Parts: sequence; C-alpha cells; structure tokens
Amino acid sequence: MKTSANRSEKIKRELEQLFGEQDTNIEIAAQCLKVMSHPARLRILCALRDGEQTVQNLEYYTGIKQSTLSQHLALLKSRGVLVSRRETTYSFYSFSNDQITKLFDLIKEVFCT
Amino acid sequence: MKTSANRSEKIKRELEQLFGEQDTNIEIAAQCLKVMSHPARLRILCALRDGEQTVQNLEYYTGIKQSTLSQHLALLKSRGVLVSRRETTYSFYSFSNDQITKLFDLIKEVFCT
DNA sequence: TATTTATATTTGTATATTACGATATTTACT
DNA sequence: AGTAAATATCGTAATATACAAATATAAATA
Repeated sequence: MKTSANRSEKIKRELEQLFGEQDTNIEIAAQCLKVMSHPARLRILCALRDGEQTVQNLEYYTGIKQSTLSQHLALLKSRGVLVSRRETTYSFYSFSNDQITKLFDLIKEVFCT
Repeated sequence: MKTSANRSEKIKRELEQLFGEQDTNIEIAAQCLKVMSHPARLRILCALRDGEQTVQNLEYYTGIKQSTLSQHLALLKSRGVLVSRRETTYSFYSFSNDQITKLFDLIKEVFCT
C-alpha cells in the first residue's frame, strides 16, 4: 500500500458513497454512455443537436437504413437519451434534457476539435 | 421532407464536415466513450480521479479481480483514456490528459448528482 | 374498405465482450 | 541462480450486440 492509509480509506469510502449499495448511479451512467458510444448513434445525436427530426430526415442525414435506424433510436430512447413524439405518421426524436445535450456538446468538443 | 431544404442541406453538410471522409473523429470518439462505458471501468476512473494509483490499490478500491482489472486497464490505456508508468514492480495508472478528466467530471456531474 | 406512407418489431446470423482461472512476465531481493 | 511479489496475457465459455431483410403496425388518404 503505497498511499497513506488515510487517503486509501478516503478513496474507498468515496467510491462506496458515490455509487451506493447497488451501484445504481454507476450502472445508469454506464448504460447511458454505452448507448451513446456508437458511431451510428453519435451521428444521430449530431443530427439532432439543433432540434427534433423525423426518422426519415435522420435516415437522409446519417445514411443509416430504416430498420437499423429505428433500432438505434429505440435504444437511445430506452436509456433516456432521447424522447419522441408522434405527429400523424411521423415520429419526431429529440434530446431528452439539457444535461444530456451538455454532455454531448462536451464530447463533440473533446473529440472534434 | 418537413424541414426546409436549406436547413436540411446545412445539417447534412455539417455531418459530413464534422466527421470527415472516413469518420475518423466519430470513430475515435465512439471507441473512447465505449471503453469508459462500463461499470467496472467507471469505478476505476473514479478511483483515479485524484491521482495515479497502483494496480493493487485499484484492486482494493474497486473489488475487481486482478486479471480482470488488468484487462480493463489495458483497454483504457489502448484507447488513450489512461497512461501508465512503471516503478520497480508497480504499475501506476492515471488519466492521460485534462480533456478526458473534464469529460469524466461532467459524466459524474450528470449521473451522480 | 383498400392502399400508401412512416415507423416499429421480429428474426436469423455473425461478431464482440465479458469474467475468470491458469499461466507468463517483470523486477526486486536473498 | 532461486524465490516471491506485482502485473500482464492467454484460453474459453457465457452472454451481448450488430445488421438487415422480412414482417407488422399505425395513420392518412383515395
């Protein structure tokens, strides 16, 4: 044990607090991040950055096939990254909240500059 | 096509520019994020937030078995998230740069508050 | 009601990831 | 050289994920 016992214990305790008994937070974070960590899905998020889009627009922007796209969208929605609304036969998808948008913006900043 | 043709083309063009011909940026981003998107690896990053640690310390903090931990570390290192240095028989792992650290902090902020 | 359009779901198959024990490597110490 | 400690790598079985074609659903319109 190279670090002091105090610091050691501090880190250990922090880890336990941060994620709680069942590691709920960390599991949610991992799932949400994981769903964003895919080239196709990052493209989708990019295309949605400035507002909601229909599935067919996303198909056009990203070049992803309809069934595949629909599955990606369902995944992003199920993990709380996106929300959708129906208007007649169109589904409009968009970011679910500002925190996610902020996270996406930082990702873009980190990897695309 | 519901959105105006202008906006449509703008988004299409932005997508193409942002990721370039071979989508290099987006591929890198996806790989890097993916490697962070795992409960065990998020724990590791948490334990490393305030500075480098040896593998055995990380084993103690996270409760992950040595061989598994070593593979997670290798993965994080191979994607540029972590760096390591050797000192005698110990390997010390730490964040590779400030941008990654900043990204991790935001992740923590988004999911753990 | 029949047809068309937009989107969602199902299904099959291929590929990737996971954790862990066993084994190997590296370095220090005797 | 021989041993021990810290870390890394390998082999493998279980599980998860990917994609796209085929099919299903939902809503608008003829």
